[in-house]
This record gives sequence, structure tokens and C-alpha cells, in this order.
Amino acid sequence: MLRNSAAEIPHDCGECPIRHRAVCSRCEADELERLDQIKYYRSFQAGQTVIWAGDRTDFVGSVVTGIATLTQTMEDGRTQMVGLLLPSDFVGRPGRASAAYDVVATSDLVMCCFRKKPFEDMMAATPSIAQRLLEMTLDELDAAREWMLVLGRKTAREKIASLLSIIGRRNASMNGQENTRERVFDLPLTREAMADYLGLTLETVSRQISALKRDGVIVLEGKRHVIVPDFDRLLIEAGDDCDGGLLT
Amino acid sequence: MLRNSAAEIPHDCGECPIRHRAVCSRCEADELERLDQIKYYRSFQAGQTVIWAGDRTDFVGSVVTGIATLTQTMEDGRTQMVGLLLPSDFVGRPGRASAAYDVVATSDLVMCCFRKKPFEDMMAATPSIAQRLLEMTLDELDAAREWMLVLGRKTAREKIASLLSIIGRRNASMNGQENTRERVFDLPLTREAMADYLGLTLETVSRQISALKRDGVIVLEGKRHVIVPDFDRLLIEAGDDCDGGLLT
DNA sequence: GTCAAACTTTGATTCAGATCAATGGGAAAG
DNA sequence: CTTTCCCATTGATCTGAATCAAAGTTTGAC
Repeated sequence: MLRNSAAEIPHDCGECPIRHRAVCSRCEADELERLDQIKYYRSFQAGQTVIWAGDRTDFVGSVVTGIATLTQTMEDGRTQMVGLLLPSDFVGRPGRASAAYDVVATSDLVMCCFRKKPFEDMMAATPSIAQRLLEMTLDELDAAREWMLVLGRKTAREKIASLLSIIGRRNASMNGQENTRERVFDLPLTREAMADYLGLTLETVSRQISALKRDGVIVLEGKRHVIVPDFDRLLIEAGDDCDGGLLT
Repeated sequence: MLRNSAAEIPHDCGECPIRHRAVCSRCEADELERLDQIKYYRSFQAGQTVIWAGDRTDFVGSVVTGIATLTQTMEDGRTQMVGLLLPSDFVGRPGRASAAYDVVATSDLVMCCFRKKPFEDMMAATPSIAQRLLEMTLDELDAAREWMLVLGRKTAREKIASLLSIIGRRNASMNGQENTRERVFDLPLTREAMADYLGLTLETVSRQISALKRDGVIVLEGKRHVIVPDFDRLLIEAGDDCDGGLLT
């Protein structure tokens, strides 16, 4: 059963953990105040579907804490993940009536939602929101295009190494532990979810993770806790340029 | 040798073939006039590289006529196309100093370019441009995500059928011949370019096109001219919903 | 007209990853 | 403590697409 824990959630934008990265990050105090009037928090449990593809949606919003996935499914059941939503990522498309993809909570999840119509109105009147959303959308487009290279041209081993390096990188940028040779993080995804992300089967994911472990590229503690002794080595395994690719 | 045929290009926005679809489509007369002052046309011959990945770029712009591709290349030479640029599509990213991808003219190409700094300034001051660019970027993101499903989960035959259906659809929407059972168009890409788009080899592309021809899904006249007797049949071969997917 | 270059098709063989099939934990429920 | 369920690993086999190889076709240059 759904237990809505909105009461435990901080409602003050000043203390919001994604205040400086989300769609509202460029808002002034008065703009935040107006956003505050149309916002509300929603909690989801791990495994819950947040939005069904094709459904009408009456809200957009930001991931505050937790992780969600954006997934596309074919009639015969084949599925492809098309986005991984981490804290501060935006969900929904202003100007569109129905959802294009399934959104599923991978961990327990808290979202800061805005009623759609008021948000659209506010966006039209508030350049700082529209500008930030454009910037975030362009970043997502770049990520999607990098992912197209992974899906289209990389081997299974390179795909796994690519996914690990992306998670390792995003994790480091949140903890401020960049530029360290060793990196440690938890995998937020099951083997099956990784397979859906990478266009592989879960068996192949498992085999390639075992292979990377055997070759000393990674060390596993349990199923989810990953230690990368030499991050550059991982990037080489991913087929990436060592300098970390295109983003600056 | 490069022959710049700018003299033959219409400079009047009122007669521009992409006036109603490009990034400037929502501009008023006075805004167009200001854009006019920072715009210039450039022509490229088929095969010419418009922008090299990593290069500093001092312009952004729109494809006016012709077709270009957006391509990513790994050190060992594997390449993946990550975008197909048709008339009205936008090239370049405001706010970024260097190009992330190679842009190559697939046919003879005319672009309407804006010097970057003035364009960025104007975007900040002109909501109609920023709004339209956001809309176009969201559309591209949707297209990229649909492509991720194609790359990650579809078979070679489905990939070819998907590409043909996308070209057939975009072509129909430009000629206003929607809703016809039969559709006719020219392939704007070589077999190799199709392979780069689909994450296949050119041999597999050739084989699957031959197979679709043998099975009567398509009729070929020459190498490039395609007749699709029953477009719904093609969509089924592509593994898509017959209703044409998510866009409305 | 011949020739060269670029593009395309088709065939034979190989191989990476899918599929089919057990087996192995670990955590929560009883 | 045992059972159950979910997730993960590992093995055996199969197959779709890659790779290697050779012609065929079209176009434009000379």
C-alpha cells in the first residue's frame, strides 16, 4: 500500500537539496515564492510506477531524492530505458498533454511537483525558468546522443564499463570527490535494469560484470557496492577518451 | 574546390522556405529585422564537413535546404550517427564554446547562420526565440529517445523498416501527403550512412533492404527511389504501433 | 568510347551475445 | 529455523549480424 510521507518532507525551498541544480535554480526569492504556491511533494516507493506512458498528466516536476527510470516498451514486451532520472532532473514536458514514457521509481522517491497549467503560465512569464529548462534539456539531449553511441557501436564489455563510468562520474560530481584515482559507489540499478539501459540481456550484464571483476577493473562488495581502483582504466575499458569526453 | 553560391540564395526572410518551422518561426517583423542583421548564408557541397567535433564554433544556424548528419566517432574509427538534420533543423548549442559532434553535409546544403554571441544576446532578450528553441530541443530529445529503442532493441530488419518509416513520415509531412496508403520518396542516405544511423554494417543494410524488397514491403527504382505500397505494413515491420507512435 | 572511383549486392564463414536451463545466495515472512 | 521469493551467477547451445571476400552497377572523367 502507498504510504504518503509528505509530512516528513521539508517544504522550504531554502533547505531543498536540489535548490541549486533544478529547474528553479535561477529563480529569485519572489519567483520561488510564486513557485511555492503551485508546488506539492509526492513520495513513491521503490518499484512504483510514477507515470504510465500514454496517460494524461497534470503535473511536471523535479526529482528531489531517489532514482527513477524513463522506459519505452514495445508491444511484444521488449523494453529500452531511455533516461535515468537522478535528483534535480526534470520530469514531464510542458506543452504536452500525455506522457511519452513510463516513469518508474527505482528507489524510494520524492518529487517536487508543479501543477502543469500554472507551471506553463509561469514559464511563459519567467525567463529564468525557461532558460534553465532549455539548458537542462540540451544537457539531456547530449546525454541521449552519447548513449546512442553506446547502444549502437559498443561491445557488451564497453557498455558495462560505460554505465559504471557514468554512474561513477555523476556520483563524484555530487560528492565533490572528483579527480581521485579510486572511486567508490553503489549501483542504483538491478542487473535487469542495467540490461534495459544497455540493450543487453541480464545474463550478459552479469557475465561482463564478472569479467571486469576477474580482470581487476572493478572490485565488488556484495552485489551492489562497487570499488573502482583506477578510474582511468575503467574509461579505457569503456572505449572513451581518457579526458572524459565532450562536456566541460 | 568550394564554390560559395551565396549570391543565388534568397536573403529575404519573407520568402524563406523554413520561415514557419525554424527557430525564428515565432518572431515578429521587428525581431526578424534584428535577426537579419546578424545572419548570413553559407553553402556546402555534398560530402563537405560543416563543423568538426571539438572545434571552436562562432556560429549557430538553421538548415535551409539539403541534408546534414550529426556524427560521433570513437578513436578506433567506429562511428554512430546521432542526428539527421533536415531543413529547419537547428545546428549548434548556444552557450557552448566548442562543437560536440561532426556535422557533415550529405547533400548540397544551404545554412542560415547567426554569429553566436549576438544570437545568444538576442535569445536572452527575445522570449519567442528561446521558446521555439526549447520546443525544438524537446522534439529532438523525443526523437533521440525513440532512436535509442531502435538501436537497443530492434532487429536489423526492424531497424531498416524504422528508418524508412521515419523518412517516409517526415517526407509526407513536408509535402502534405499524409494519410495515403502508398508513399513514395528518395533515400537521402547511402547504405553506409544508413548503417551508421542504425548501428549496423553496410552489408547488413543492403541485405535487409533486399529482403524487404523480396517480401514486397517496398519497391525500389534504382538504388535510392523507394515506393512503399502499404505504409501500415511498413510500420508493422518496424515493430511500431500502427497508430504512429507517441507524437500528436 | 574506355577507365576509374564510389557505391551496392551477394556469398561464405565466424563470433558475440541471445536463449535456454540450472544453480546459488540473501532478505523478509512465517 | 525453514520457506519463499527475488535477484544474480554460471554453463551449454544457438543464431543474427559481423567479418572477410568477390562481383556487379552507376557515374563521371578523360
